[in-house]
Amino acid sequence: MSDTLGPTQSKAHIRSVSHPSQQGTAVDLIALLVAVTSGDPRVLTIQDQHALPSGPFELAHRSLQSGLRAWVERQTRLPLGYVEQLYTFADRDRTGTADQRIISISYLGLTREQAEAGQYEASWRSWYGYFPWEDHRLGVLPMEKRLRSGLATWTAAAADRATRSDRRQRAAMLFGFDGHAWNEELVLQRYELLYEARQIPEALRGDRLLAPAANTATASADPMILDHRRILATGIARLRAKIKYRPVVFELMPDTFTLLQLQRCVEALAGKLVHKPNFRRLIEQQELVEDTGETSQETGGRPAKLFRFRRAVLAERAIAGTKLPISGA
Amino acid sequence: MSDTLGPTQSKAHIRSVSHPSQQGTAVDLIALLVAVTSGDPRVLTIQDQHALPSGPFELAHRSLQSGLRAWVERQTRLPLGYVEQLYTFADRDRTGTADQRIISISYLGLTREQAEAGQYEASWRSWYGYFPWEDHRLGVLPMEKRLRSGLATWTAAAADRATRSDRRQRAAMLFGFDGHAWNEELVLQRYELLYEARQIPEALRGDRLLAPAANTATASADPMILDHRRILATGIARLRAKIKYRPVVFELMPDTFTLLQLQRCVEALAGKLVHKPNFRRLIEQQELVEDTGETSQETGGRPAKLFRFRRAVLAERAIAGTKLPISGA
DNA sequence: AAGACTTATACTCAACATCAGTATAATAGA
DNA sequence: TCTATTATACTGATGTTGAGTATAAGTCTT
Repeated sequence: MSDTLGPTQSKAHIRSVSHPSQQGTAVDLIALLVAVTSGDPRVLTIQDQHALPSGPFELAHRSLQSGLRAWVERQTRLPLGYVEQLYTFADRDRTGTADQRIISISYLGLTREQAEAGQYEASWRSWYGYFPWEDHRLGVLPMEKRLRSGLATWTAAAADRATRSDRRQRAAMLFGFDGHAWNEELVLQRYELLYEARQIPEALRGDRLLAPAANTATASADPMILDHRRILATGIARLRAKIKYRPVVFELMPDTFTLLQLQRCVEALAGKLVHKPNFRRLIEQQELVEDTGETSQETGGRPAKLFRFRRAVLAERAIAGTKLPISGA
Repeated sequence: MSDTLGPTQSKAHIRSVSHPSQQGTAVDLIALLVAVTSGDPRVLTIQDQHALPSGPFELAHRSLQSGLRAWVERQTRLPLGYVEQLYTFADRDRTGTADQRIISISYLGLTREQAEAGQYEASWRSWYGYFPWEDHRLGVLPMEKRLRSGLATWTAAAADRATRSDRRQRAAMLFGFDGHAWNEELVLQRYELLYEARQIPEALRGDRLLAPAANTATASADPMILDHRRILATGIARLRAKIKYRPVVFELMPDTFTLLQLQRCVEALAGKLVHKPNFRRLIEQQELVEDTGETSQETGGRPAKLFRFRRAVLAERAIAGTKLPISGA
C-alpha cells in the first residue's frame, strides 16, 4: 500500500458542473443486432452489407437504452430480448474531417431473425464473413497459411530485435501458434493486431503508398465502413464472454429446442466446438431448461427431447449467474 | 436454432450515415480516479467531496481516452497507470431540464495518491464513505440492522403478494440475508435496489412528499451530486471484477511491497478478507512478482520480503490473464 | 534475558469442477 | 436386417479451490 498523503485541499481547477456544448458534435447510436440462424451467428447490416444500422440520439427518451430500443423496434419490428451498451467511440480517424466530430454510442442487441426484417433494405450476414479467422469450428482455418505469412512479414519488418520478438509472441498468443491455446474471447485484440499489421482492409485507407491490399490475409473478408468492424469485434468478444456466465443464449433460441440445437448455437457464437456430454451435464445440472414432453423427429437419428428455457431463472439468477462450458470438443 | 429466413433485402429505412447534430447536446467526460492508501480505496472528489471531477470533451485529441488522459494529467499531475471506459449516460432525470441533455462518458483511472494532488480543490475520500454497506472486511456491518429494516419496510409496502416475495428474495440475494452468500461484485445491483427502495438520499430528490430521508439505512452515507454515486458504483463493480483476472492491482501499489500489503490492497478493493496462504500461493504460482532481495522491518513481526511487480507479465499476459483469489478469509 | 506476541512462510488435505472418453438406446434410411 | 446418425447415461483422471496446520524470525513487554 502506498503510504503517501491523506486528503488534501486547496485552489480550484477541476470543474464539476456541465461544460458548454461543443460546436459540431453529433451523437449517433449504432446497433449491433445479433441472431443465430441455421448454425450461423448473423448481424443485421445495411447498405450492401457494409454497415451496421445507426440511428439518431433522441432527446425524448428516458435513457439512452430505451431510446435505442424504441428506435430499433420501430424500424425493424424485431423484438429485442437483451440489450447492452458496448462502447462509446469518438476517434478522429473515424470520419476524416477534423472539425466535425461524431460520437458513436454502440449497443449490442440479441434477437431472432424474422420475416418482418424483409421490409427494409437490411440483411442478415454471418459475422464470420467479416471475421473469417474467428471461426474455429472446423479445426484449422482455410486462411491459416496466408494469416501466418502475413503476420510473419509484419514481424520481420520491425526495426529492432526486441520488437520482432515481441510481435512474434503477441501473434502466437493471440492466434494460437507455437502450441499456444486459442482463446475465443480475444476477438478485439486480434483485430487490433491485424490492424496494426495492416492486414485489415480499412487499415490501408488513406494510405496512398500501398495499393488496396490484394493479398493480405484478410482479403477474403467482407468490407465494412468506418470503424464498424471494430464495433463488431467488440460485440463478438463481449457476447462470447457473456454466454459463459449469463443465460443470454436463450434470447437467440426459438421457444422450444433440443439440447444439440442449443449446443450448436453456443458453438456458433464461440466459434469452437464443445464436448457434448459435458455441455448437457452443465445445462441440466443448473436447471436452465425444462422438458416440454414433446420430441423432435427432425434429427435424423433418435428423436430428441424438446426443451424450453425456464424463464424463472431470470428472476432467480438475475444476479447469481450461470455457467456454460466453452472448452475443448 | 431458429430456422426462419435467410438474408433479405428491400426498401430502405435504416440509415448508416451520420445524423445531424442535436440541439442542446453537451458532452462531458467524468473521471473516477482510484487510489488505495493505508488500506482504504479512495476516489478523487471535488466541491466539498460531493462530486467526481469532470472535464470537457475536446475535439483536439485522437481518441476519447487520450483526451481524458491528457486532461487528467494536466490538471492533477497524477500519472494514470490504467484507464478504461466505464459507461455512457444520458438519462433525462440527471439534470432536471428536459430540453438540454448532457451526455456523460465516464472513465475509470487507477493511480497513487501523491502530494501534487494538493494543488487543487480536490481531495481523496474513501469510497466506503459513499457506500458504507460495501465494506465487509470487519464481518457484519454496523448499519446492518437499519439496512434490513429499511428493506423490510419496502418489501412490505408492495401491493401484491408476488411482488413482496420477489422483493424479499432480491434483497436477500443481493445483501446476503437468509444464508445467501455475499457477492462483492453486485455493487451496482445493490445500489439500484436501494434506489428503488428509496433508501438512497438522491432517490428522494424532487420528491416533495417525503422529507429528506433522515432515517433511511443510508443516512450515514456521504451525499453525491447528480448520478455520480451510480458512476462510482459502476466503477467499484468493474474494478472488483477486473482484479480477478487482470494484473491491475499493481497500478495501485508502490514500487516495492510485501505480500501482505498486496493482500490488504486487494481486500480493500474487494471489501472482504481473503485467505492468506491461498493468496500467496496464487501470486507466486503465477509469477506476478519478483523478489527484490530486500526486506521490510516495518511489519511488527518477522521481516517480510519486499517484492516488485514483474512488468514483463504485461507483455506476456496482456492477453492471457491472471487470477486473484477473492474468496473467504 | 525470557517469554509473549506478531507476522512471514511452507506444507497438507478434502471437496469440487472440469476435461475427456466410453457405452448404450432409439430412430431413419438403405 | 444392417448401418448410419443422433440422443442419453455413466466413469475415471486431473486440476483448481477453499480451508486448516506447523514452523520460522523478528518485535515488544516485563
